[in-house]
Amino acid sequence: MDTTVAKGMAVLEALARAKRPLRLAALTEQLGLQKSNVHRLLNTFMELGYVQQDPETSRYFASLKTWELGAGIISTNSLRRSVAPHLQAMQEKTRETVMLTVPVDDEVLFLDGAAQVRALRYVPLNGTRAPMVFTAAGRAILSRRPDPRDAVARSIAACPPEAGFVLSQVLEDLEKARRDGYASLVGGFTPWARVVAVALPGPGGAPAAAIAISGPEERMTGDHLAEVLDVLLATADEIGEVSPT
Amino acid sequence: MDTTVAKGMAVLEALARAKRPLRLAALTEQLGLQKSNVHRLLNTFMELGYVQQDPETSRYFASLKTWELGAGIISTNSLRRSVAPHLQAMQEKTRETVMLTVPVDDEVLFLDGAAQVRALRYVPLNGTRAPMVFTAAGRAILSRRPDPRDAVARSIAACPPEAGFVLSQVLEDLEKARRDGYASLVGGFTPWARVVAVALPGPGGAPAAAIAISGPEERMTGDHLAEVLDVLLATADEIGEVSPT
DNA sequence: TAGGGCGTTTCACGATGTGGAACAGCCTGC
DNA sequence: GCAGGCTGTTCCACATCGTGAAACGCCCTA
Repeated sequence: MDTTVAKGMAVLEALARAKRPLRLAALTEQLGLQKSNVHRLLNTFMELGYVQQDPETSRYFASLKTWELGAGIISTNSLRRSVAPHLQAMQEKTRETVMLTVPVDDEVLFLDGAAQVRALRYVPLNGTRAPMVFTAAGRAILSRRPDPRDAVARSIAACPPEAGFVLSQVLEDLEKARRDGYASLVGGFTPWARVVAVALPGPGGAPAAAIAISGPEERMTGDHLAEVLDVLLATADEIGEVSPT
Repeated sequence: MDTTVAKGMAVLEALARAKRPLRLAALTEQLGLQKSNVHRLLNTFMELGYVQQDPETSRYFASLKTWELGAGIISTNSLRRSVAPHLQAMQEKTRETVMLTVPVDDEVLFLDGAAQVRALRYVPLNGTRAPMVFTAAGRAILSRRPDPRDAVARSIAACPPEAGFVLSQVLEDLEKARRDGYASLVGGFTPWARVVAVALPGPGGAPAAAIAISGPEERMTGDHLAEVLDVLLATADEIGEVSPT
């Protein structure tokens, strides 16, 4: 284990997570490292081009080169590439916000999305994570797993307590989702929306991803909701089996 | 300078650039490092979750966690966020492929794009770079710089020789672009297309980015081209001044 | 069965990263 | 206006940690 590399990646992660440039002191405290150590790591990353320093405030921030790293990966990601056209078509048919997610150790990771251009509250979630039971997509995936109890319990613990999730209730919801063939959730990760989601099976049949459609709660009812569900399920059928990675 | 970190980032970069999982031997050769050194770095990255190993072929590849790093940065990138709606609108009006690029040391970096869903030859370029004079966007930017000669010369040297660019000719092209207010290029980075581009001024007035529209050469003529140019220039006007980073 | 290529492991060496401490610049608030 | 506490930055003796040559064991090919 190269500890220097681990420390370096911790620094990069902290900078990437932060919305604004960070002070050296903030970084050292957050990471529990030595001031001079963080300073030297930052200088190394600056030489390599991954980090820049605001000359006025002397605060540090991750540069676009850090973004390039990941962009190369996602552009060759076969799951995203194969699903993207279907996402776009779903968006056009329903005029709602659509998303593609994959499960990553008890969480869902938002891979891609599409939304109405003039959507009021669209925040691109690509690259963010959420506890599985906190999202419809995660629930769709869990509902397809043989024995989700442990994962559900861990996932509930990772949700904010205000969500008020209870194990027995969530397990019931998952049972319903399994029967219905889709999961539906209001007031989770996107509080203002009702989100419906379906899992996409992987090579072995186990759920490897999920597609979801979200809209304002008041709009996602009656005929419109029925139509949205039709499009969602039909698209999942069209996509069929996906390969992860 | 933390050499261990530098070596580590070189490994990550190589994996991210590669379209497919790489063998250990290929990495060591490509990077000119010791076999055991690369191996230990890879193991470190695997423990951190940035790299995974195909259990069958024992080849290594960068995981989605590497993508998450950069995704956090681009989601807060103010340039991209402010221009994205304009890009989308341009795409809908022209039905062609549109792009947003920024200059990064003698190259242009593709930040964002939008294309027709059923576009035949759409390759998402986000995160890739190209020599400035090899793209219309780069030429639009260069044409707004006070004395681009040196940058142009360096940039020509970075282009594939088959392109056949000559300094005097390119400088003339730039002069024309400066007069017209937009750059136009056929047979550059996207060989099948004609691309037209405008620079977006930054805080000081110096060009800080460029927007571009590209389409098949045979379609980008006459009335349609005139319309595309109208949309392009009007959008640049709407966007006005942008702030880099 | 012998050979070569591969990923992996080992280990003694010493280069390299470490972190405490001291420095210098800036602002804040007595 | 001066003292004090923040910064970010630099320095350096120490020993930790990464280094790389070599050896290992595996799988495939000849």
